[in-house]
Amino acid sequence: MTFSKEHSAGFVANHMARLFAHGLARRIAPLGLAPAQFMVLLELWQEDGLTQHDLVTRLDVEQATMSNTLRRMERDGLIVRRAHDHDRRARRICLTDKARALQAAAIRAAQDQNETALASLSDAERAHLMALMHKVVGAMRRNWGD
Amino acid sequence: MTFSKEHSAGFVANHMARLFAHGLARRIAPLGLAPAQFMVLLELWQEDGLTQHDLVTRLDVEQATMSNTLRRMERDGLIVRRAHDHDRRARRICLTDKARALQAAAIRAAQDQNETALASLSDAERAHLMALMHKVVGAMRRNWGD
DNA sequence: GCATTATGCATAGCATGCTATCTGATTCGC
DNA sequence: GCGAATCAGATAGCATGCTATGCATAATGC
Repeated sequence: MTFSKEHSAGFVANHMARLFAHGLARRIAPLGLAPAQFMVLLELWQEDGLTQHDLVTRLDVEQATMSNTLRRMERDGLIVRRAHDHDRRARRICLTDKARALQAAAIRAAQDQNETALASLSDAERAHLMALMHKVVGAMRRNWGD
Repeated sequence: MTFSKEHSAGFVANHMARLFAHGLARRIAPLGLAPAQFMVLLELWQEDGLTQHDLVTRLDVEQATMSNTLRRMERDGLIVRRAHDHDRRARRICLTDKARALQAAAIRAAQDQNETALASLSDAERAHLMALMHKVVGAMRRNWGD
């Protein structure tokens, strides 16, 4: 029955992610954004007019989660949904001017948060941390049904 | 405007934590437990009769979050609340037999999840990852008001 | 000793994540 | 070409996290 939360990767990962989310939330709240909305905007700033399914695939969240996030973003005037050319089931998610105007400030806020979090790490340590986290993510995504 | 989510520590940390939580949730669901409840049990298995405030401090979540988690745990018969000896505001959170009986299986499930996640990492890499994550957690906790 | 302040906890309201299930549109198999 | 399977999306219901508030009890300060 030896289980120390401090030595549990899952526990520490959860703690770290909560602190990241909290820091980002605080920084982008003045822009009227929440963390999940920022992630959606990151994709749309790169390529506008994606479908909900595209966003689900790129951000690796469940479709229902994305549906709810998009509903809040539409409510807040960050996106509009337009008809899809070839598929009447799907809709293209399009940025509003308001959302486009937030890009620079929001990205600055996120970079700020990352910088604060990683301040005590050398460049080599940062690279190593990223590589290890990607490896762990890869292992868990591969072992989906296990 | 160069911001790649794959190179953002916060994004990858969030993704990793979601995968950890999902894997743990799947493994402990048969025991009737959810991840946050498991974390509370970890503390109570170590020291029964803690107050809500003790748990808030040890698990670093907000008091309101803990209050809600404990309400669900009481509903599910995992804990009971007893009067505190010296402070009539506080209540001691005590394990039920049901909760005590889950310890071995739940800890096994969590170790299983950690093992799956870290399978592709050497012992040295695991140690390094833990050290780096602790460092990042420490930096963000110190920079509370920043 | 009594008013002020601090502490322990509960509740309301919200965002984000999940599973399960439903509808409507498209595609496949025959 | 038509029924079955699949796919895009919405919705319901729940757990976990947060902030902001309110209430009751303790502790402090004068």
